[in-house]
Amino acid sequence: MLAKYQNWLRDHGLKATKNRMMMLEVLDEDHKFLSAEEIYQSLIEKASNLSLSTVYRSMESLVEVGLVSPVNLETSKQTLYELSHTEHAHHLICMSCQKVIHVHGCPVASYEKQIAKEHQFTVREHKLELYGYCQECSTK
Amino acid sequence: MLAKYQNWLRDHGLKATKNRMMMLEVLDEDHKFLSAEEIYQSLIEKASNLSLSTVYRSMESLVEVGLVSPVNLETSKQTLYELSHTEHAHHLICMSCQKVIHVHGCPVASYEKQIAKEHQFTVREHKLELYGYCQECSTK
DNA sequence: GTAGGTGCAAAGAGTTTGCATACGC
DNA sequence: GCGTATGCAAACTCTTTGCACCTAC
Repeated sequence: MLAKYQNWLRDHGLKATKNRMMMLEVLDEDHKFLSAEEIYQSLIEKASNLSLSTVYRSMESLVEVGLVSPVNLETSKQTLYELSHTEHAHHLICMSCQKVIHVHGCPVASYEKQIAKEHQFTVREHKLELYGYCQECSTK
Repeated sequence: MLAKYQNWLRDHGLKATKNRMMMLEVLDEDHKFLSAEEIYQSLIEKASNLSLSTVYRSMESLVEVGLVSPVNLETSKQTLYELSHTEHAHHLICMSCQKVIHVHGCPVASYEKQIAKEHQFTVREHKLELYGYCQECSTK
C-alpha cells in the first residue's frame, strides 16, 4: 500500500519523504475527512518537529499529483482532505460526529445529461453530499 | 417584494434597517452567490460609511431568520450567500464566470431513501452541485 | 426612550510565504 | 551534490468581536 504511494510520488517528480508517507498513512487509516490541523495533531507525537505549514504544503503537492482530494463541507470552515478514490463516490456526513461514509454508485448520471441539454451547460463534475446522522448518533 | 422582507424581519424580531434592506436587494438582483466582500463593494457607493463587519453581522442575522443561505463552494474559499429559496433547488456552477444557475427538481429523493435503509443513516438534507461551463463560457 | 444595529479598530482563525537548513535520490 | 522539502516566523486573507455611538420602532 505504502510502496504504491512511494512509486506514485516518484513517478510524479515528488520525493517520498517521511512526512508525506506518514500523512498518507493517517489519511488511509482514518475514516473522516481530516483538516490540516488534525493531520498535524495526529503526527506531532511521532514527528515532534513537524510543522503545520509542511502539512499544508504537502497537501498541496498531493492534491496536484492526484493522491489527495480537498473538500469544503458545510459543517466546517476549514478545508478538509481525503485520499482520492479512483471510484466515483458520494458522501454521507454525520452532523454530530463528523464521520464520513462513502457510498459508491451515483444517481446523478442521467440527470446530468438532461440538465446539460436543458441549460446548454457542460458538466465537468458534480458533488453530492447527504447530511444527517449516522446509526450510532441517531440512537443517542 | 421588499415590503415582504420588512415584515418577515419584524416578525422575527429584527429591525428593517436601510443596510439590511439594501443587502437583500443586492442579493435579489444578482444571479450569483455573493461573498460578504462583494456585497460590501456593491453597496459602498450608495452607503459610503457601510462597514464590512456590518455585512457579516447582517448575513448572520438573515441566515438565522431563514432569509439567506450560506454556501461553501469548491471554487471559492470564502463563504457565499444567496436568498433562501422556498423551493428545493440545485445548482449549476460555471467554473469560468462563477455564474450560478438554479435548477428546480431533484433526482435524489428516492436515492436518499435507499441510502437511509442501507446505511442506517438519517438524512436531514443534501447538497448537489454540478460544476462545469455555462453556454457563453463553453463557446468561448 | 430603549434595545437592537452599526462603524471602526483590533483580535482571531485558517492558510500562505520567505528564507536558511536538512534530506531524498 | 543537487534540488526538493522542511521548520520557523512572519505575512496575509477572511471573519469575528469590543465598544461607543446611532437609529428603528
